[in-house]
Amino acid sequence: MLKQLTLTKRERDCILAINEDSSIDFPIRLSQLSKKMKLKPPTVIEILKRLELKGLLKRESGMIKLTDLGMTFYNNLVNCHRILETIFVDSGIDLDKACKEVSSFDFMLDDESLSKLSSFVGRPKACPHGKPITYR
Amino acid sequence: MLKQLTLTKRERDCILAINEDSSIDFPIRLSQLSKKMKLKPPTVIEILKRLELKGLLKRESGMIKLTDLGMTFYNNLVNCHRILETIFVDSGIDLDKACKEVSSFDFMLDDESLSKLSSFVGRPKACPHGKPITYR
DNA sequence: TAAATACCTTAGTGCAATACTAACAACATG
DNA sequence: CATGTTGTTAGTATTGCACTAAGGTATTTA
Repeated sequence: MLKQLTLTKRERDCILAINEDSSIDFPIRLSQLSKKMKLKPPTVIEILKRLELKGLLKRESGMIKLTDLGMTFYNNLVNCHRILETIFVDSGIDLDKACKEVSSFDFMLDDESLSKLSSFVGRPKACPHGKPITYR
Repeated sequence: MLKQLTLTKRERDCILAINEDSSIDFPIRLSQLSKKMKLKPPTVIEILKRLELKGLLKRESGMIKLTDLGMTFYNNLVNCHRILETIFVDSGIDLDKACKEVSSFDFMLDDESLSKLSSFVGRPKACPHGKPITYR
């Protein structure tokens, strides 16, 4: 029920960029986001519009925030990235390379696969970078 | 030296379709290929042209054949698919689902990752479907 | 307050990949 | 030679991505 909704690579990058650095409590602005993504603002706006259409984010007076659905996607995405990274690094692949390769498809797996792959590598509490992996 | 060259999903599907059913010794024709891919011939021609540009296949009087480079790609692709499938099925994911999910990114991994992931799952001789996995 | 600055948005362009229909060419075989 | 299969071009459309240029809004500051 959650899925059907697929993301492109850019949309994935965008969702990550929006929620990254959530040390700051304020919603990210377009200018920062476009700097982070190394894209011009109009390009980012296009991506934001698509994500908005998909119900994953809201914009209001220049502020950008993921919706609840967007947050669910974000969390899945992050966990998926970290689990795949774990598998790759466990296999002996260089961390940076693992990270880069995994980034090209971590957004393609559904929840069920994610959960089974997690168990396969022992439901680790953190990825090779040391970032936390969460379970429900 | 081998890579830099990236494929799209469709190009991947096409390379697989060309070499699948290699029971027959004759090069595949456009009409069969487009039936197999469930696309109209002009669509397939576009894909073939791109693959030709990338040096992965040759066409001559309607016959389609992978070049040596194309064959190398094909073999890597097939092995990659089967290894990833193995990982997914070992994790408890349903075979059909594993196959489908893996198809969306099996063409994105480079040789080194493939070889390390193979070792990780014990260099199996066949995928869950029973099809052979080869090593150099 | 008027000007400057920063920021967001639209409009317009362009390209690559994907996919189609329609029309035409080439060829084989009855 | 007429018919049919097959391959190819040409033309159109859509989606995603990315940009520049221009215009609008808002805030700050001289």
